[in-house]
Amino acid sequence: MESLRESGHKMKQKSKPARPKATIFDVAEHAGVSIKTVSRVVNKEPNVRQQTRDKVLESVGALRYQPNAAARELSGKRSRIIGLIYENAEEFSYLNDVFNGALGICEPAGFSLLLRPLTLPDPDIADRIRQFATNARVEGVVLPAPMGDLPGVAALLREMRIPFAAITPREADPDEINIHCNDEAASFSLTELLIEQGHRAIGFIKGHPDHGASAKRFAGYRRALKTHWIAYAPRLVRQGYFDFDSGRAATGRLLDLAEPPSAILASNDDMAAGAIFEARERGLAVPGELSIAGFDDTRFSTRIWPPLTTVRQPIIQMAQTAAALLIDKLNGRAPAAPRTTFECEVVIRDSTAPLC
Amino acid sequence: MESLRESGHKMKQKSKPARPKATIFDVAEHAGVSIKTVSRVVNKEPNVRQQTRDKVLESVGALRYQPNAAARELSGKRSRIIGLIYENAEEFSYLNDVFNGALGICEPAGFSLLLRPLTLPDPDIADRIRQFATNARVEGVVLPAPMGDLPGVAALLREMRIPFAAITPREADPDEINIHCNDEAASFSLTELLIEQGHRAIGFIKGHPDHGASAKRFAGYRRALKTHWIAYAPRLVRQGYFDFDSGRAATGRLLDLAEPPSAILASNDDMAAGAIFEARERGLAVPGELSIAGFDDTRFSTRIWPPLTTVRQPIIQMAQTAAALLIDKLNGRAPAAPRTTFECEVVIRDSTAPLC
DNA sequence: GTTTCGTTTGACAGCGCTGTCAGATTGCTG
DNA sequence: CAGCAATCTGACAGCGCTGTCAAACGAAAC
Repeated sequence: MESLRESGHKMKQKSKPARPKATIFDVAEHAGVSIKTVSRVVNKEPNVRQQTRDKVLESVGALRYQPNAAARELSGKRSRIIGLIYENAEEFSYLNDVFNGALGICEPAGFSLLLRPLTLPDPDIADRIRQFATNARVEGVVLPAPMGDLPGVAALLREMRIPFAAITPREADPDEINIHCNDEAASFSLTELLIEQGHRAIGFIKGHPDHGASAKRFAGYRRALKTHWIAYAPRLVRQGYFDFDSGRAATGRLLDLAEPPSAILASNDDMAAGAIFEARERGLAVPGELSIAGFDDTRFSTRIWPPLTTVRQPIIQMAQTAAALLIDKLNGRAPAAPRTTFECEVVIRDSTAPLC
Repeated sequence: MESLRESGHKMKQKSKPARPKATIFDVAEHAGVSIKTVSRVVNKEPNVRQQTRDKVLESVGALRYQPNAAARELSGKRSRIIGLIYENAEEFSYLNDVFNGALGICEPAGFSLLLRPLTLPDPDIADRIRQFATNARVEGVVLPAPMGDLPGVAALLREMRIPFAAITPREADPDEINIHCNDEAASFSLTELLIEQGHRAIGFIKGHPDHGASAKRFAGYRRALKTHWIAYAPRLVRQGYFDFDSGRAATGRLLDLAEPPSAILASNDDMAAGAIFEARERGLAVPGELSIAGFDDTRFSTRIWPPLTTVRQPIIQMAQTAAALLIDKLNGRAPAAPRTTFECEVVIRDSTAPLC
């Protein structure tokens, strides 16, 4: 019990005024126990008498002890680092929420979050991810859309035996952590709203084909038409790529039609903004002559004029859940529900109006 | 030379198929040198014969050796982690660029970037930063605006002896890394543009008083007026806070004036968007009846209608420089120019027009 | 009072790397 | 060719923590 620290831990009384950080030895000495017991208490391991636990905790507090992460990792093989691999797209408000949600869970849980932006498409994506995972020694990875949609990414992570949580509508193995929201239902509701407003010719701008959400949103649109006995017209559907310009271009083609739609549903807000822009360029009043709706409720949607009718996803919550489930898994606790669905909410603003 | 690895490093031939990662011992054995020599080569230390160096490098390649970061940190006291403390504001495109710029430099240099969002104002900011720095064991910190403007933050970091690079117009100690752009000059140019377009009554919406950029931008506005012999009218200046709503409100008050301005210069794009929104609500044509200019050239500024005349800062480059100079400092190389100024660029779009 | 078994605690050996310092080698000078 | 400094290389001791395993302890069972 006495010869702790015989190796001269705190010998170095350098000029630096900052007192040397307390180590596990200091705490052990202070509490009158062995370092192993301190380790047990700090790591919330069982089989420590309550009285001992309290004593140690007191010392921890008194010395402001904080475990050294590097030593922990070296010794215990756990880095407590989670990677966040995302597409480095222009639209960022989605990612902002993802960052905040994930960070908010990681920090209190003692995990660090490491960012890894990727520019898609990327032929070397596998190498890059492999390198990231190795270099950054991440224990697990969060995969916000559309990263989780990419077939290779999930497979690679699985092969590397790195647990991951994917935020994506893609169907996944039942034991994989998957967070998504009911894009299809939300799209259905939004389309239904337009139908109830009297619109019959409703244009639809599809999202990027590589994003799982695109198909779901399109499916919701079609189901709504069907439910309301409106014939599906392929000419009213255009391919977009989730960006402003493609939304604008698709809108242009829709408006050039002999019988243009009286409403356009864009698969995301960026494209909806492009639609509004195009309408304005053509002198069309929104929503007077053309109703426009988007998807995502980016910060954006209340900044433009008119404020956008759109669909809000609980991104922050979704990211929180993804991080939480992933951490559970890393900590060896079986996730309660590896596959979690969230509800979207239609937000009605001024860019849509009854057909008159 | 023989008894390397006597401690049985690779004894564990567990069921896991992944081959055990090569350690410095493996490389040493393979190259027929001591681990210390491998360490020297890997860390690019001097005093290794070229021939030896080549031999080691070859083994490193053959075994795909990657140093264990935790061991390095534990032993060498270097974490190779840089913190990025930022205000968790709604406007994110600025941060997107900061992240990308910093990340792009950190990664090739072997550094990780750890995020720490903070919601301002925050009475416990000092504790939070202290905890972040300790827990995350960051070696250095990047401080994008407005973090670098906060008087307490820089002082705290200095006290903790954590090197930092501040992206802020605030005047700093000459040996502190400071990255900024000439806000004042850009504001001057932008104001001058409006004056040249015939505007005389030019409204100005100030930025958040805690942001260093606010004062600079205002100063540029005043200097331009002075240069062109236009009297400064305090009634044309309103306080904003860099957010959409404050921009909108300030614009409302400006337009309520008996003699409203024919142009409004907002200290950032968000407020300019608010100004455009307000103008539209009042049925004022932009730029026909009111010219509006912003600042920052967010992604936003080409999405709204009309596209915004604004000022573009080379954020990515600024963040890159901040990270690069910080890493230089951490690596013991004296930064070339700790205080670096970048040029802004006025981007003329459609929200401003000659007064007719 | 003793045995038994589960609970609590501690000693100690690494984890993979770098810093220190001493020893080996090389290149010059006289 | 000795003598000496400059250059290279290696042995070894940690860095602070966790995993392993054995010892100590305590309560229940005999």
